[in-house]
Amino acid sequence: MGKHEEQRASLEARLAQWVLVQGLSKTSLRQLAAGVGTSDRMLLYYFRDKAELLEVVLGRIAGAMTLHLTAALPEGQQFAPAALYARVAELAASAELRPYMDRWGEMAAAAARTEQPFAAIADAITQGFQLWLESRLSICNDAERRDMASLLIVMIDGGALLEPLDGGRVSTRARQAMQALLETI
Amino acid sequence: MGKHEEQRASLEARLAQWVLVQGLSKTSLRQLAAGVGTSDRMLLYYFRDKAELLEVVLGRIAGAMTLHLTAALPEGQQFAPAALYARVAELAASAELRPYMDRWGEMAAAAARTEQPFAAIADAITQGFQLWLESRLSICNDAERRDMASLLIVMIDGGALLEPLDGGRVSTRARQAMQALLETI
DNA sequence: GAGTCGTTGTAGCATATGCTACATTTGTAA
DNA sequence: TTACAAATGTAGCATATGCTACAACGACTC
Repeated sequence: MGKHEEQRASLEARLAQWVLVQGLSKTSLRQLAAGVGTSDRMLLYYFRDKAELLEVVLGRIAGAMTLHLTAALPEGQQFAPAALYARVAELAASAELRPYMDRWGEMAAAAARTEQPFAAIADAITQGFQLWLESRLSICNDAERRDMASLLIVMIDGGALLEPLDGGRVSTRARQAMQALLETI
Repeated sequence: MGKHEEQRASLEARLAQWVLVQGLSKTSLRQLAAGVGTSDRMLLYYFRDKAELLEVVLGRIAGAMTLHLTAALPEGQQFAPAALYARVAELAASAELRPYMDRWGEMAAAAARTEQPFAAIADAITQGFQLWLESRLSICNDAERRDMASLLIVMIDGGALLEPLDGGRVSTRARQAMQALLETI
């Protein structure tokens, strides 16, 4: 890796950390530059434009999130829906993963407004999460497994999205009801 | 109602219609003004500032949405969770209510980013929807009814929010799974 | 040492945004 | 008709944003 690539990689890492902590609302080039101690001019030296920068940085964040998830629930183990939901919901609420969920909520939100380049990234992450869940569900029927994985996505992501509303009461109650419901299967 | 109030009411209605169709991404004062055939100057003549304008306009939209919902499912009738979910999910997908759900998704999204004044409005709407659902659920136990209403909110809103992702496949599958799950109660 | 190429700073452009100051028109009451 | 207030237009400010032109600096080769 040449010096240029090294520098850029370092920049990417610092930007990812900054965005993970600060959120997607402070992502003007000048704000990002100040956050990682450089200038907007340099950001556009290392990245073609802002879209490419965000694409790379959000990709990094998504990758790190997948690593965390997979570290907690390695591939190979399979769970009943109630168990998988409990594990993932607990994970999503943990201090370690909370920032990632928050960012994810913001991204899905931005994607809903069809802001570029969020839509494409959110799409990729969603499909990745779908597969991740499917491969950990102990359901034989393919269609049922797909549907259940999607249900879990909506519950987990929806819960994360609605978390800020009503002081978190709605998503807490929903989680309880979902848990109870899944345990009846 | 004086002439001024009339004019303002008309403005509000036109703005609400415009925002309902165009979405929350085109809400600069100049864009709004062009959309309803006036000037940004006049918007600030009838509204203190942009925040007040959005508050009023989004409130109107929320009110209209509640009217639609209540027209379809009048107060007094009560349903089992599966039936209520089916009815509301069908409604939310209907051509009539789709724009409202889209706007609601955008609002929740904006609220997640703690953009003002979206958070407060989204909060109010959420609590209203919670009560609306509770009063239509045929569940005796209060806590269970609350939890189930919140679960439905997360499923319906979460589904609406994730609707744009993966071409709508995720939310469709989730809806099927949820329907099947609720029918086992 | 001169020149070259990769890197960085400075300054700025063009556009958009919320909002305001001031002037002008319009309606209305005397 | 005149006088006054309400309503509307014009122009602009201050700031923010993505991005670019140009110059300066630095290391390295010849």
